[in-house]
Amino acid sequence: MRLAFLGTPVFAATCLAALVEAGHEIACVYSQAPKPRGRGQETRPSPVQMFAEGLGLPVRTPASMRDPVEIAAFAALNLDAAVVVAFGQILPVAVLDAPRLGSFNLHASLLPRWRGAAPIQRALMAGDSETGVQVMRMTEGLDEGPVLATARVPISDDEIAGTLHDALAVAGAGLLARTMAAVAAGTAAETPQAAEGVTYAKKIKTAEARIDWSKPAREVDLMIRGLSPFPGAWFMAPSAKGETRIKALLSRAEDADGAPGQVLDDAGLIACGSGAVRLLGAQREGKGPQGAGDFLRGFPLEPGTRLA
RNA sequence: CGCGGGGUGGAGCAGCCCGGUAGCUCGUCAGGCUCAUAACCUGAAGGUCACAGGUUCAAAUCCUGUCCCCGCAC
Repeated sequence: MRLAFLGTPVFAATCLAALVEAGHEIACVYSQAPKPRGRGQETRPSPVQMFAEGLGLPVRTPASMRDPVEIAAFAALNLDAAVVVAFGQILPVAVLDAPRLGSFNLHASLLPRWRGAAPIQRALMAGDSETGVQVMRMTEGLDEGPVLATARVPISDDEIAGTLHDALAVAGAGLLARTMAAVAAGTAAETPQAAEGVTYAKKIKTAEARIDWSKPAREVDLMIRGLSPFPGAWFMAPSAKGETRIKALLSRAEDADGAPGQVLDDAGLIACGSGAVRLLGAQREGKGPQGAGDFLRGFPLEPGTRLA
């Protein structure tokens, strides 16, 4: 088929790769424009743009797909279908309906649960035992279109957002390729989303990534793993040079009692509102990610210390 | 030039401000002890202190430049 691909992060690049692999003609790739960001304010193209340019595919990075000029250019591509994966912009209906067969989206959750921006992290933070990827037809509402295909992925007790993201990207890329083949063949069936069970995965804000030790250990553990490695759940710990910000990257809930935030042993056991959390991986400012052993050797958390 | 932290034996860190024979924890190897152990004891190996210049009798430490890693903000 003749397709346009709209996406931005690594997750989307993985999907684009699968579509190229499947032999589709990619008429144009759309991605968010490079803008000054990151350390040193350097401008860097998105993963999708870099991947696409590496293959010599045409790339466009319009500031807004609402621009009538862009819409006209998009329509002029004479597409069979458009595929959208984590693009980062809400698309107007004029764009969605421009391709002959319509526009399709790969979403990383079992809809209608976790519609929106951060489905992977939200599923993990909520303690869901499974999640998945789905391909849906795009309609005007946010992630409300009928579903064409589903792949389920279990969430284990030591899962972190990073590993889950990677697993979903692989599953999603394959599912997307198979589904688009079915769409091309005219054999894809569409099922409306259930009216019940709708939840929204709001974007993660830095402020909510701070650990509240007064919460139950289970919640703290889920939050740590759900935000790992990015943006990272964090807390403050006293050190020789004042308070230091520590990111918790991996943990496990355990049974133990103590004042919330209190360090209970010399191996990273920290008391919560109920129960305790064993710190298994962490990162402090200026350092790279470390396992609990390495971290504690360089930054001992003495029993009795109160963390915030 | 957005703000900031860091590059020291295999791993994690201290030392740097107030230059002067490289230290700690862990690991590794050898030996010992123990019914036994990620336990304990003894000993050993292992480092151009990121790189390049400069100052100095002397630089991990002071000055200049370069490379690399990371946190925040975005």
